[in-house]
Amino acid sequence: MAKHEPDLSLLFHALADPTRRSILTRLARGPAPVTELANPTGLRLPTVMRHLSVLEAAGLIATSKDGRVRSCAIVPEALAPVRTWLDEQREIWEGRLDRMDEYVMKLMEERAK
Amino acid sequence: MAKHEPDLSLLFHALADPTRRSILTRLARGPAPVTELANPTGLRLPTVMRHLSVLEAAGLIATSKDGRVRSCAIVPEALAPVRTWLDEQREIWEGRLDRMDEYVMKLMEERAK
DNA sequence: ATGTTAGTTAGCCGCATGGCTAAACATGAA
DNA sequence: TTCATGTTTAGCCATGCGGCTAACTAACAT
Repeated sequence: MAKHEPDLSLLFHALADPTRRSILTRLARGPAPVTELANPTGLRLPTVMRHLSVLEAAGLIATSKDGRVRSCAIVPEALAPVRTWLDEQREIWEGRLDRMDEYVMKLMEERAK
Repeated sequence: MAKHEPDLSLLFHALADPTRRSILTRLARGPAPVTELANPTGLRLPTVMRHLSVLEAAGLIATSKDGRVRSCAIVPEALAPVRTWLDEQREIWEGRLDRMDEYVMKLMEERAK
């Protein structure tokens, strides 16, 4: 399925990992350098680096280097497409419920005749 | 990172694939048998089956067999944890903004002395 | 009973992912 | 300059993923 929203796939994939989610949650409280992010994970730095680049590729975080320390910060708008997708999904589903209501109504009218 | 929410990982991972998302969108309009779901994807049945089991494992769809045809239906509540996580995330972020406001206020008070 | 249709299972293939170590940079401190 | 610190790069390994074919089962239709 060649799809038009690679963003969504990147986003969902980035969010699918507990380590990455915990990094995000940590970052939601404020920017932090790489090593500080690595500490609570118990993982080695290169591993954490890769998680960070996945997050950055998905647009969920932004990083900048000051001296020799790289600071990471969350990009809160990045979650918008996810939210939008969820809303669309719910809308379609509710549309379906509405149509089901109509259908039931029609049935009841039929029966009332 | 041993995490306490395997659901979230399963959910996000299930949603990370365009084929699976399109199947979900299709199902949001009403239940459908496997072959009907497979048709628009251009993929072989076993492949689609695997996608379906990923979706089912994540609790996003439910299936039932009637005769020799298996009908798949969406489970709309399944997206709730995702929505909840997004909301929590946003809350933390906004909390951070609030604290930043406080901080700025404090700074201004200091300066006013 | 025989064929057709709808799923299912088994197993192969290539690539991506998530972990690691070891070695290389780059910068700030002594 | 030399050393310590904070990444960064390269490369290895096992596992998992997404695609396939081929072969098997389970209903329904003739």
